[in-house]
Amino acid sequence: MTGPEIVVDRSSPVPLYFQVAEQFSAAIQRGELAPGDRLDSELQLADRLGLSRPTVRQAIQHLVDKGLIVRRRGVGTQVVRGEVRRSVELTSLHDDLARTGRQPSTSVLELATVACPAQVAAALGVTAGSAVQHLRRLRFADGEPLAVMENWLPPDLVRLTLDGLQSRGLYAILRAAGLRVRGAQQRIGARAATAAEAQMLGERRGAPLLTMTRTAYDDQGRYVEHGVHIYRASRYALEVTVAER
Amino acid sequence: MTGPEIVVDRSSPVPLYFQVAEQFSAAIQRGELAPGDRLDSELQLADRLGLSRPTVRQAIQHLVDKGLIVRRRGVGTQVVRGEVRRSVELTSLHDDLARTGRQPSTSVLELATVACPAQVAAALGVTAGSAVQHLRRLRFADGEPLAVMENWLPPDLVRLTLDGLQSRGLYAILRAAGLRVRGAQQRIGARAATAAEAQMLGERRGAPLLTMTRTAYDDQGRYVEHGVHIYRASRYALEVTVAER
DNA sequence: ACCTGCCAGATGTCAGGACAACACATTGAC
DNA sequence: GTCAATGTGTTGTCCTGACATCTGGCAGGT
Repeated sequence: MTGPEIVVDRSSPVPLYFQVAEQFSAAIQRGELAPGDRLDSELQLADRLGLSRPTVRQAIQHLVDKGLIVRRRGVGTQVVRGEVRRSVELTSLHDDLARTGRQPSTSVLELATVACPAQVAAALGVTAGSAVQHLRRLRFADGEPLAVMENWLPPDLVRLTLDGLQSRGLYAILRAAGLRVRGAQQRIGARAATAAEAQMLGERRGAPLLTMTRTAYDDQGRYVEHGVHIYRASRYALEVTVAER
Repeated sequence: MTGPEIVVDRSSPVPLYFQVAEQFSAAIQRGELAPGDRLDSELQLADRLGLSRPTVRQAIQHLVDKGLIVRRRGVGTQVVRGEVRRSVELTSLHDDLARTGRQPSTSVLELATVACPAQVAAALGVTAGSAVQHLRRLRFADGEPLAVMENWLPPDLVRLTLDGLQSRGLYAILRAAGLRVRGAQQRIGARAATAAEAQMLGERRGAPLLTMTRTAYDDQGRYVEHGVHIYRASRYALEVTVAER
């Protein structure tokens, strides 16, 4: 029970705990650490890696939060049984598709500054009727229509361009503008397609659609984006992993 | 900027960091700490509460994970703007409804030990055809049908009774049996109702349904439950909050 | 054979200190 | 007036050390 070979580079700017977490994560994905396997104890790991116990603990906590491993007091730490699936976390649809090998593309239907609707104003924390950027996109995967997305953003946060939206996706633009999205509240539901939606998405009227409304905040606690997304239920599902502390 | 009054009880078995986190959380929910407000610095808090900085940090981290507050290096800690919504986390539908003031009830359609279907076997990590407990329930909220849930559990983990399922809910039974559910992988989608489903749920055939398949694991990393849930989209939606570390 | 108490080993909690990295405001030079 | 350098305060990371609490196995007595 010595576990995978893990080396830390103290000259790297990457935090030590993160280096350790990444290498354990990789070992689990590679199957080197099989489901049910026990990890070395925190003290053993600290000794072997030349790190302190708090640092090792921080690394392990990171993996627990990701749902990869489980801790039991008095017993030890084990790899979660069953295959590992990665959740969407805070990635955009663009990144999500690219990761699963599908070709994303986007058609921007609308991009303008408008008066903020009351419902959006409440979510974004601005006064109704104030100016906000409004955005409506039809998203494709491998050339097939997949989703209609409508987004509202406060003005002056970032300058959206048609070009950038088509090639990079909204979240990449936000990141490039120095905005760090830290979290979001999401509401996921379903409803039947209207005639207009059905035509855009290539479904029949009344076809089931997966809906998600999301309000995302950045590292200043500001709400930076409110989105209403509609996915073809026949082509898309959301994956979420939940882990308690 | 002294913040809410927070007192810690060192004689309590509740961890200090948890006491602090709970009281901050309560102050935010009460509105005593308004969105955008800054918290005292970690050092000030540690000094005021008579705690060490790591303990205060742990408390704050807990709130960041819950999506209540946001930290910025070099600047400080702020309450997230916008109203706070709590996510479902790992609660059962039973608890979820009770919390929002709706009366849950359950009709158990099936409760038996069966040979494990191949698809479920893969999720639970058992061999196909082996004995598993199978469970099918129709759930109501305030007397109206809301969802059909089908669950599979490994045998010998817990003894399910009709009585317990109707009065307490599955997750309460698991907890009472000493099983500590720590995390789950969920897949959320939508599809149209079949004729049989529509009749059970009081919807029309083809009506949109919200679907969720969930595989939950306990603190030993064992998969303890696999569920396929079907909700009336007209009456139910899932809420999820995501927060990055 | 069974039960009880003890013990080793593991994670959980907490303290106190140190330095690094970063953001922002202020000050100073040009 | 503008811009760069500096200083202050904050969170991020990492260390050492200690004790608490829980689990599971073992030894011993019944």
